[in-house]
Amino acid sequence: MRTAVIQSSNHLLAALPANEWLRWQSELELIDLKLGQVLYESGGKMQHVYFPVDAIVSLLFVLENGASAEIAVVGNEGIVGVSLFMGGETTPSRAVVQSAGKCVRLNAQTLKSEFKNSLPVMHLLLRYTQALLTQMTQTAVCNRHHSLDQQLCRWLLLSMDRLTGTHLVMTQELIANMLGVRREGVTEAAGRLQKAGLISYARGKIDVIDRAGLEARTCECYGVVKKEYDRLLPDLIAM
Amino acid sequence: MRTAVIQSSNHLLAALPANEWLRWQSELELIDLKLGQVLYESGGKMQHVYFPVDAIVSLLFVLENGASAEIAVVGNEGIVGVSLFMGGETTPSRAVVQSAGKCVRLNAQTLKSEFKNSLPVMHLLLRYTQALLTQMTQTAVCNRHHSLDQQLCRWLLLSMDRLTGTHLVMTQELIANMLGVRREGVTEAAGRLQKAGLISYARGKIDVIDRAGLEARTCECYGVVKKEYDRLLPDLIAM
DNA sequence: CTTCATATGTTCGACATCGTACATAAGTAA
DNA sequence: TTACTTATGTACGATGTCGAACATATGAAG
Repeated sequence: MRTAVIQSSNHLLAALPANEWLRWQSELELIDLKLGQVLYESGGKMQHVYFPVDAIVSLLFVLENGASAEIAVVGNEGIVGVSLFMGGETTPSRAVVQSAGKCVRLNAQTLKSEFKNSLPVMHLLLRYTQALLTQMTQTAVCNRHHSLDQQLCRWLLLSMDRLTGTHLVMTQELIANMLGVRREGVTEAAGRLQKAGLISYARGKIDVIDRAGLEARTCECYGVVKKEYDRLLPDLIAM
Repeated sequence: MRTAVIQSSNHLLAALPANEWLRWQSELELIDLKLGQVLYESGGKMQHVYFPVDAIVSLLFVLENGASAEIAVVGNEGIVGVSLFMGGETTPSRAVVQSAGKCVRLNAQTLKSEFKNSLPVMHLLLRYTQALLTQMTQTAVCNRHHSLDQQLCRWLLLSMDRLTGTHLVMTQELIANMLGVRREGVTEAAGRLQKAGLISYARGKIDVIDRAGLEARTCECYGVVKKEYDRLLPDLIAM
């Protein structure tokens, strides 16, 4: 039933001490995540936590009127479900698969008890949460002060960092939902980036052509977040 | 040198078990915070953590060009300096006193060792951090989707919840810095609220006249944040 | 009372994004 | 092929905030 899980497939798992890894190993399940799949509904109970392997998960905040905004992305550098060990039981945000792929799943109860009983696990998870927190706050400021063009660049770069290759499957409609803007706005911004030779895209397939160009065009927010991840999780992210 | 600190002066301190309180008591210092005082600079080392008594502290994110935005407020329901036990050592945001008042200070090293060695302390602080996290993410979405009028209402209500009385000392210029907008924008929004009979203000002194009116006018964000604080810290907030 | 710094009020055009409507193009299924 | 769905492109006025300039009012210091 269960597929063997390779420790190095996720940076947090890779950072586990040998003892912990041995205990966890039999509990981990490798599963497939489909594009658009919802891992957590806002306010819902959390049965599992997820360690993305080559999938990317978006943490979305949804308003009453249906409008939404992404507050963070999680790839193979992290874990989806931090609220669980923070003490919430439920999460205030929706977790949606932004890029299909593999993911390792762990039972919520197991993680909670491991968090409580293993100091290395606790420190690792808290340090990751701190980095996640930086991403969230930077997003808040970015929403306030930066242009859609810049935010699109930031979003593309954050996604690229969590993928292998330069290819991304994502319609402009979905990107608009993530960024909390209109689809037309994304069309225009993406058109400008394409005209500038930074990306090429067609019907839900985006290719980053000039990564350095994107970095030059984006706001400082991307760099700040990346730097904080590197600082807090230095041995985990090797890029 | 040291003034005796009353446990009930801060909700987190009040929630400490007797043992912990006894250990902490001699380490706590009651200090005065002045309006505008900076507790942490962005990226700076944290020497202490702070438990506001009747002061309010703003967590601000400052951009390279000097523009800023508030990502959360902390009053006597919380603690300033969560990054410390999350494992960061430094904090990515600036902490500024938004409303002058008393505050209890605790040595950073002491807090870290208490966090590590006392399960109740750890759970309490993590649960608070989870609530703080909700405030931050809701702010991010609010920045994206809601009008300045609504955000000003939200900001006033969050501040009122952390004060006794209906009076607030705060110029429009400072509010503008918090919300990350122009001073003129706040003048206009505040003018509308005053015309509607919800508040009255004059030269840095604001009085809330119709609290229910503010609640009706604000966006859902205020309610969501308040509800999450009540849910996560039910015995701590008695209002 | 006078002077001065601070706080607030008002107006202007500029700009980005919004909401809406509709057009075009690319893939899919019959 | 044809029909249909999905993805993207474009245009329009409306709206909210920005940036800047300037006017007024209040409180404090001399």
